[in-house]
Amino acid sequence: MNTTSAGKGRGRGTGRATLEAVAGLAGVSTMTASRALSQPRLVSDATRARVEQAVAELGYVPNRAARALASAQSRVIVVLVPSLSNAVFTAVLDGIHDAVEASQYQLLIGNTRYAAAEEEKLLNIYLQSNPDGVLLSGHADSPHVQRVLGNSRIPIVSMMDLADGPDELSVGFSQIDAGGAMTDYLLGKGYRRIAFIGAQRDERTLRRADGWRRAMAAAGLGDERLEIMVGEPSTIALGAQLMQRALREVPGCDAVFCCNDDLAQGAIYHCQRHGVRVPDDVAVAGFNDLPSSAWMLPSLTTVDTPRYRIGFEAASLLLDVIAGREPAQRRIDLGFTLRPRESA
Amino acid sequence: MNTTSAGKGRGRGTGRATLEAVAGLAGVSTMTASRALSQPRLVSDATRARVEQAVAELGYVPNRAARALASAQSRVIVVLVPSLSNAVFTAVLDGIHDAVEASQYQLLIGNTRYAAAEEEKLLNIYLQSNPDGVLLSGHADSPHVQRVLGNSRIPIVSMMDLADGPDELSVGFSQIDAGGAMTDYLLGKGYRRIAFIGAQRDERTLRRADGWRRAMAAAGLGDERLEIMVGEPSTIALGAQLMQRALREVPGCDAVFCCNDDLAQGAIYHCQRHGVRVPDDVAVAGFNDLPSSAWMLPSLTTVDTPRYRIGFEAASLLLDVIAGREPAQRRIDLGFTLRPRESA
DNA sequence: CTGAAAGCGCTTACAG
DNA sequence: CTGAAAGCGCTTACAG
Repeated sequence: MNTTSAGKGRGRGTGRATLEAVAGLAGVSTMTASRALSQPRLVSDATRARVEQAVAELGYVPNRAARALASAQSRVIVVLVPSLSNAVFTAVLDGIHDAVEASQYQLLIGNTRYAAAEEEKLLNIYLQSNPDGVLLSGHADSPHVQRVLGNSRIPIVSMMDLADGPDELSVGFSQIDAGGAMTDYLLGKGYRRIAFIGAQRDERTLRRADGWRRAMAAAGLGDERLEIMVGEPSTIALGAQLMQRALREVPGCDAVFCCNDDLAQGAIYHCQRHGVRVPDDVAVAGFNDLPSSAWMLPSLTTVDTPRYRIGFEAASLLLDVIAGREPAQRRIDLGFTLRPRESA
Repeated sequence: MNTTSAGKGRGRGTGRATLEAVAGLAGVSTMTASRALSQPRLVSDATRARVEQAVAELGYVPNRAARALASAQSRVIVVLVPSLSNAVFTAVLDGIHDAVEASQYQLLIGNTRYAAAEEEKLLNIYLQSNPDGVLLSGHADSPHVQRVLGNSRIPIVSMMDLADGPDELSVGFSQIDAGGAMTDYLLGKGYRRIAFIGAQRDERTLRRADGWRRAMAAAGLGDERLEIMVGEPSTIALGAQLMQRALREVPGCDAVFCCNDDLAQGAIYHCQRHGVRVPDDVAVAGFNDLPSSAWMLPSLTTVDTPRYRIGFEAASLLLDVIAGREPAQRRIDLGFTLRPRESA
C-alpha cells in the first residue's frame, strides 16, 4: 500500500525505481537486495520475501547497463549473418533465438551482406557492447575476424561449415561432402553432363562447387564448361536466367545442380515455360530443401540442411563455453540428407 | 610508438583500454577526450587529432554500458515480431536493419510467436535495457503492451496495420481494405462462391477476413459456410489441407481467397495433384506476393504488400521521434497493390 | 576551447 | 546470512 517511492529525486537518471529504493523499502542494504534478486539462495526466506514485495510495489526493473558495467559481463551475444532475406539464415536465427530464450542473454544481430569488410566493421561496433560471445556464419579464422577479435579471448562459434582444426568451435556440416553427395547421386542416376549453377560466390557455394568438381573429376567427367558461377544474389529470377544459359551454352547438358533451391526452382520454372521437360530433357537438383521444394511440380530433388538446428546447437555450444562448461565436442557435425524427388 | 598503455591495472573491469587511458596518452582530461569523440566540433583540431591518435594507438573501444549508464540513453530499439520464420516479418526486420544501420542504435529483436502474453513478457525483459523506442507488429494500445509501457514515455511505432487514432505512431496499410480489394477483384471476375481460408487467427488475418466478409455482404453473397479459419500456423501443407476441405465442404465453391501466399500455394499444389484445374475449376488468390508466387504455374493472383518498406519507414519514423524531430505524419499509409495473375 | 567533480545504478571482494 | 565502501567507465551541468 506504500505509494510514495524512495529514490534520489532529481538527478539525470532514467527516473525509474532503483535497487537502492527497493532496499530502502525492504529495510535491507543495497547489496542484500542485489543478492536477493541474483542469488536468492544466499539470502534468508524472510529477507527475500521482503525484497520481492518491494520490487513488486515499486515496479522495479533492473538496469542492465549498470549491471554490465559493474560486473564486466554484458550478457550479450553477437550474431553475424550474411543475409536477412535468405530463408536459410532466418532459420538459423530462429534456432539461435530459441536456444538463447531461457537464458539472460541478449542477441545483437548484424547483417554482413556477404561482405567480409562489413563483418569487420560490424564486429568493431558490437565490440562496444563487450559481448560475452560471438556467433559467425563463416570461419572464425578469417583475417577480417582475427583482426578484430584476434586477441580478445571472446569465444567464437562458426556456423554452417565445419572448422578445419579441432580447437575452433563450429557447428554445421561439410559443404564439400554435400556437394559431392548430390553429384554422386546424379551420376548414379545416369546423368553425365551435370552443370553446376552457382550464385553469390560465397564460401558455402564455392565449397559445394568444390564437392561437385571433385566428384565429376573422380568420374572422369570433369569439364570447365559445365560450371556457371555468378556473383549476384540467388533469386528465382536468376535461376531462370542461368538455366537458360546452361541450356544454350553447355553442350549436351543433361542435368543441372543448383547451389540452392531458389535457383533450382527458377530453373524448373524456366523449363516449364519453355517446354523443356524436367527431368526427361534435363534434370534439376537444388540445395537446402525449402518448404516449397517438396510441393512444387515436379517436386525438387535437393539436399536437406539442418539450418535451424545449426543455429540452436551453435548458440547452446556458445552458452556452454561462456559458462565455463567444457563441451562434449567443439566441432559438431549435424550432417545433411539427400532428398531424391521427381526433378532428378 | 607508445606500446605500454595506461589504465588502472588490476581491478575487475574488462581489461580493455579506457577513455581515461586515451586522455592520459593524449595529454587531456577525460571529458575533453569524451567530447573529442562524441562532439568533435567542440574541440580544437589539434586536440582532436591527439585524441584520435591515442584512440588508434590503444585500440580504444568505447564501453556502451558505461555510456548508457552515464547518459541515461541506451541507444537501443526494441523490435517485436510474431515470427522469425515467416518471410513477411523477416522482410520487415531487413528494412528495420537497413534504416537503423547508419545510426548509433542497436536492435533488440524479440519473437512473440503470435502470443500477446509473450509480448508482455519480452517487453518486460527488454525494459531492463532502457530502450529509447519500441517497434511493434501490432497495436500499441493493446492491454498487454499498455500494462508494461503505459506510463513510460517510450515512443512506440506500430507496424503493419494502421492505427485508429491520429496520435499513435503507425506505418502500414489497411488490412481490411486489402482484403476487400481482393474480394472485389474476384467478384469482378465473376466468381460468386468465394471461400476465405485463414490460419493463425492473428490480428492481420482477422482483418483481412473482415474485408472479405464486408465485400461479400455488400454483394449480397455473404455466407458463413464460406469461411474456413484455423489457429495453426500457415504452411504450404496446411494450405493443401484446407483447400481439400474447401472443395469438400463448401457447396459450389468457385474461388478461394487465402490469407497468405503460403496457404495459396499449398492450395494450388493440392489442386494440381488432384486434377482440379486452377482457375477453371476453382480460382485461387493469395496475399503478400512472395517471390515464388509470380513464377509458379499458374502464377498466383495476390496482393503485394510493402513489408520491407514498412520496416524501413517505421524505424525511420521512430528515429525521428526519438530525436525530437516532429514527423510529417504520425500515421503512414504505404498501401498495397493487387497483382492479377493466372490463378484467379 | 578545456577541466574538476559528481554521479549514473549496479556488483564485487572483504568482513563479520 | 548481512553490510560498508569502492569501483565499473563513461557523461553531465557548471565554471572558466
